[in-house]
Order: sequence, then C-alpha cells, then structure tokens
Amino acid sequence: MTHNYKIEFEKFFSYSLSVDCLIFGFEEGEIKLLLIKRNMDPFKGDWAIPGDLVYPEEDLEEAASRILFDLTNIKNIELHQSQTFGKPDRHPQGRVITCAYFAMVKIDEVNAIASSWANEVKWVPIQRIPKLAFDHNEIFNSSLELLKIKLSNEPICFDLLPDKFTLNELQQLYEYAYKVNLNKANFRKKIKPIPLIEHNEKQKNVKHRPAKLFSFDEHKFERLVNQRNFRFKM
Amino acid sequence: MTHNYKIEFEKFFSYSLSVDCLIFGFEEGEIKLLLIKRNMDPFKGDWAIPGDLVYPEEDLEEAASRILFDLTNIKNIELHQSQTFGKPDRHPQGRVITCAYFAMVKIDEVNAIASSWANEVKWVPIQRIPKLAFDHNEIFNSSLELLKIKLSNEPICFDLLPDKFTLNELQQLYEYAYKVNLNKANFRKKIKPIPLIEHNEKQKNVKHRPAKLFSFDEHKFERLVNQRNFRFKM
DNA sequence: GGACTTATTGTAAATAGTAAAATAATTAAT
DNA sequence: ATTAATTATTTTACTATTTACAATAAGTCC
Repeated sequence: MTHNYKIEFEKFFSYSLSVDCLIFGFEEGEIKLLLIKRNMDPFKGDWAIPGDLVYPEEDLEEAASRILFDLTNIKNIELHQSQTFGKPDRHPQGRVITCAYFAMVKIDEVNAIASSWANEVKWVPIQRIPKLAFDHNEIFNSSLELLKIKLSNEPICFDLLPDKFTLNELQQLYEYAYKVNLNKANFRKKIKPIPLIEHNEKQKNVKHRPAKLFSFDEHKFERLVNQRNFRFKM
Repeated sequence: MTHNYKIEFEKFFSYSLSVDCLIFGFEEGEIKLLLIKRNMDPFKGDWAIPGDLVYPEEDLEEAASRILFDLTNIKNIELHQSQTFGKPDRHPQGRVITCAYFAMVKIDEVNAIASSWANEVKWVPIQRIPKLAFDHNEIFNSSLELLKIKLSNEPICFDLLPDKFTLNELQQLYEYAYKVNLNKANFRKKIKPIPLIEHNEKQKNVKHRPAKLFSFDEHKFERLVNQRNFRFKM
C-alpha cells in the first residue's frame, strides 16, 4: 500500500461493490438454482442471479444474507463465499466488483418468493441454466465447481435435503451433482460412517415398498469430528 | 440490483479495492510465505502480506500479477484467487475491500526482492507467522486452507519445488503442509501414477547416498488427464 | 573396508471398493 | 387370500488399494 490516500482518494475510492447470492435447492432428483427476472436496466428482462449493492456499513456476508432473506424469508443459514469478479467492464454503469456467495436451502421450506426484487423468480435445474445477465454464467460455473468440492468434503448435502429424507434421495443428489450413476448397495456401505437418525416413519404415497426416512445427526457428527479425527468424505 | 445508480452514485461508488498477494515458497523442508515490513502508516513497521490498490482499468488478477512482479520479478505464473474480505472497518482510512490471491514460486529462483514497496522482506515458515497488519492473519489462515485443498487435488506442489527435486523433498512438502509423518515406502508407491521424468543426475553435496533427481512431466500429465480420466489425488 | 545414512524393493495384513445375488416390504391384479 | 411386480435393503464374495514393517541396495565419509 504505497499510495497516498489523501491525494488519490477520488481516483481510488470510486468503485462500487455488489454481492450475488446463489441459492441452491434440491427437488425431484435435481439440484436447482433460484433465478430472478430483472425488472430494470441493464439486462432488463434477462434471467440473473439475485444480487445487490453492498451498503456502506454492511459486511459482505451480511449483504448476501439480506438478499437471501428478501427472496426467501430464510435467516441464519450458512453462507459460503465463492469467487469475486472485477473485470473493469463487467458492469455497463461503472466499476462494480461483485463477490459471489452461495446458500443451500431446503426447497420445500421456501415458499415466500418474489419481492420488490424482481417480478419473476424460478428454480432452474443446474444442468439447464440459460444465458444469464452480466457475467453471471461465469459466476455460476465457478460457484458450482466450489459447491461440488464442498459437497464431497463437508456434510452440506443435508442442507439441501428435507429434514427427513430417504437414502435414495441422498444418492440421487450426488448422482445429479457429479453426473454419475452409483451402485445402490455400495453407496449405502459408503455412507455407513455418517451418523444418521433412523426414523420409524416411512415414505408415503409411493406405489411400491416405501423407504425408511432418515435425518442427519448433527450432534453426533460434531462429536465424531472432535473426539476421533473423523472426516466427511464422499 | 434495484437501485437507481444516478441518484445513489456517490453513496455507492465510494469504495476502494485492493488485492493482497500471498507468495508461497518451499525451502529446507518448510513452506514459507513472503512478508513485507510496511514502511508507511497505517501499521507502519508491522509485517504484512504484500498488497496494493487495484488501478481503475485493471482486472483483479492483473493487479495481483503486478504485485508479484514488483516483488519477485516473476511473470506469467498461475494465480489462485482466495477469499475476499470487506468488513466495513477493516481499513482505518476508508472502505477498502481486499481480494486475496496466492502464487507459488520456486524459492531458489527468486532473488530480486525489496523494492519501493517495503524496506524489508522475508520468507517466514507458515507454521510461525507472526501477528500481521490489518486482518492479514485472517487472510493468511483462509488462504492456507485453500492452498491445502489445492495441494491435494492439483499438481501444484511442483510449482513450489525446484525444477529438479528428490522424492524426499516432495514428501517433506506434504508432511509439512499437513503436519503429518508419512511412510517413505508407501509415499513412493502412492505417487507412482504421477508422471515424473527421472534424471540421471543425482543430489550433490550431501554426506550420504545421494537421491535421484526428478522433474514433473507436465505434458504427459496433460495427456493422461485428457485421454484417460486421470485425476491427481494426494 | 567398515560404519553410517538414505534409497529402493518386497511382502503380508488390513482396509476399502465393486459386483452381483438374496431377501423384505409394499401395491395391485387375480 | 394368493400371486406377480416393483422397489428397498441386506448379504456375500471378490478385487483392488492402502498400510505397516522388514529387507536389501547404493552411496558417502573415515
């Protein structure tokens, strides 16, 4: 930092900062991303990742949290910082640097949607994301890569699944994320070390043998991580 | 982006952006970080990660690249984006958001050091990083975590090692990074799939049986990745 | 040559991963 | 009620990989 801030103040303190918040969900075997339809220029009418400028007194993560809340009414969930994008010409109206965050929500718990933000929102399967506004396709791609890395090293798959889920749903999530087919019996062997709560309840309204419902045992997981040196690995 | 930029221009386009560049090297069995001693306020005299404001027409990565060059004369090496830090009060002189990058250099090829930047620079083993200026300890910690993840998934260890290295040096690098002891025989078995060029040359000036020297076979590696679906995994 | 240090190879046991078959629970038709 | 069909779940056998440990080979230094 060799610059004299007094002299160069105007030149350097003239950037703007935004945060884009990728909201992922899981439904019917597909991981989905919440997109908004922009209701103002630039890129009016285009689909985009929700985002907003960061307020002067606001931390980056706070801003992402605010965007998430405005759109979904969800509070207090983990936000994962992704990459930051700052090409000088990425925003037509000035030098706007954007920092991407992503959140993972239980899609069945999200109802309140569409606000002052955008007149339209929709969940789009991540394998069928359309052309987006700004450099949002690039932001999506790099964030998805990060999501995939975290899915294989941290138990964040359970943030996407409903509170009670079947083992098949868990498997489908990984199959969709990595575009692979997994052997069912082996998958179950592999997830054996992960502490799950087995419910007496079963799947309903299916026309075949219903599967048992499970929940992630977060407390037991924490204990395992701290006491033995257990590591989540998929 | 629901804001009217015309009206709120002054309020929002008043941030500054900096880039911090963590430069990692490997020497005598230790992974080291290049630190500078600040020669101006704030935090004058404190050790810090090298960084500078981003110029108006400059991309983030370009800025990181410039910092790296000013300090080491090294050009055209890969820069890895780490996390971005933007707490409103992180910089005493205004709202400065900083985006961290890290680079990995061959420490023996870096000589030119100390510039207009700082009157003092030094390589510090990453297990003995002192209290740093600003929030630089936080930046270092999160970047180190990312470095460790990349070390286990990409062949970037060879960016740290000299062009010709011994297998022991390679092992020491991983042992130091993850603070573990590895079995020599098994380590050599594990790295078997990685394509290395075996030189006729041997280690010199050691008072024991000299080890063979190896280089990373980048071309063969690329071919493996593309043709079969080979993955680097440590 | 002999002591010493490190490199390199070998082997057996333990662990993890894979494929396929067997069994259980449910719905729906007969 | 019996049976077929479908899917969930468990079991078994097999294969490959990882780990631990021992043995041997190849240099340096005196």
